[in-house]
Amino acid sequence: MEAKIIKRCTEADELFYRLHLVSKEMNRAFETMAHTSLTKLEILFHIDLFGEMSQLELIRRLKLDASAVTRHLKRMEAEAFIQRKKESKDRRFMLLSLTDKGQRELKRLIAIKESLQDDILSVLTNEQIVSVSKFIEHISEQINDRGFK
Amino acid sequence: MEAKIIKRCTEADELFYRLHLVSKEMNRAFETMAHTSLTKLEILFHIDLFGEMSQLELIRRLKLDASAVTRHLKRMEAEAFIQRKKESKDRRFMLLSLTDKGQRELKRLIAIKESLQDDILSVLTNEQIVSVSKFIEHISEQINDRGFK
DNA sequence: ACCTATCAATTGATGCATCAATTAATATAA
DNA sequence: TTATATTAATTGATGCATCAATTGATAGGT
Repeated sequence: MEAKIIKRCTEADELFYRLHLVSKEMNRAFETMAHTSLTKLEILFHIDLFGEMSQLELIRRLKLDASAVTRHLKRMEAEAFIQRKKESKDRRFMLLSLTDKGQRELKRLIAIKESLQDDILSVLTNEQIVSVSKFIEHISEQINDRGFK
Repeated sequence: MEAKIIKRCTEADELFYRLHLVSKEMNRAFETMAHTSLTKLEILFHIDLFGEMSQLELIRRLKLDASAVTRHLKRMEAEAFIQRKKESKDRRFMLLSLTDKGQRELKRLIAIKESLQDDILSVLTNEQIVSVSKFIEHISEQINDRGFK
């Protein structure tokens, strides 16, 4: 019992920093291959998946800061991957949609992500992946339920 | 079998982005509590643990960019948490050591990290933590073995 | 109708990371 | 020994995220 606790502390001790590292490495790997960030893929993906949506909705889905989203979108609009127009019923909202170029870019990025995913996850069993997935969700909930003010 | 593959893809699909999110959340949680970054804790921790060391060694241990380390250290030196002096045998190397203030800061930060860790991980079994730990290591290896140039 | 609340989006300031180029010190080869 | 390589650290430019403050549009109370 005591041993278990000690072992566990050992395992856990660097867990957070390693999580942080692996997240960086993963992003960097994707960026090296795709010449764009994982976040942009997520943005394209969500706009495509859920159709015309406001920035606010995107922010909530991606759990990303509003200003970060604004900046990404402005750039992606300038690069003609997306279109933005004000909603006529409530002109505070910006409605987002993919252009054809955006669709093609999304396909390209998904292919890259999938190949990376296959390389990395192919060795693992479904059970392992599910368990890690649950772990991540758990941490996420714990942190958010703590309600840091 | 087919179902398993489909399930697995579903689980894996957002795994990378969720990993990225959870890493951000974790860092933010720590920063909110400690008013300093997890990286600074790691720096203090490694200098303390391995005694007087060069920046290069620190960079390798932390897997952090050299310039990021330089900037952290300069700031931490200015705040009197660490001391830096050139190695006399080879004046290219900067030798690092903790000051008393740095020691105290390290203790403070470790306490915060441990409380955060306890809150988040206490629900999990040792086996779960070990398995996640292995998963992270595996991803890390896979990515680094790919050798992106 | 008008003042005020609120809300979505934006802008500005800042922190932390990266890469590329530079500086300073040492090692190596002619 | 002197010119050249390499090496550790630094500086500069940039990307992506955050928070705080602001702008522009709408809703609600009087």
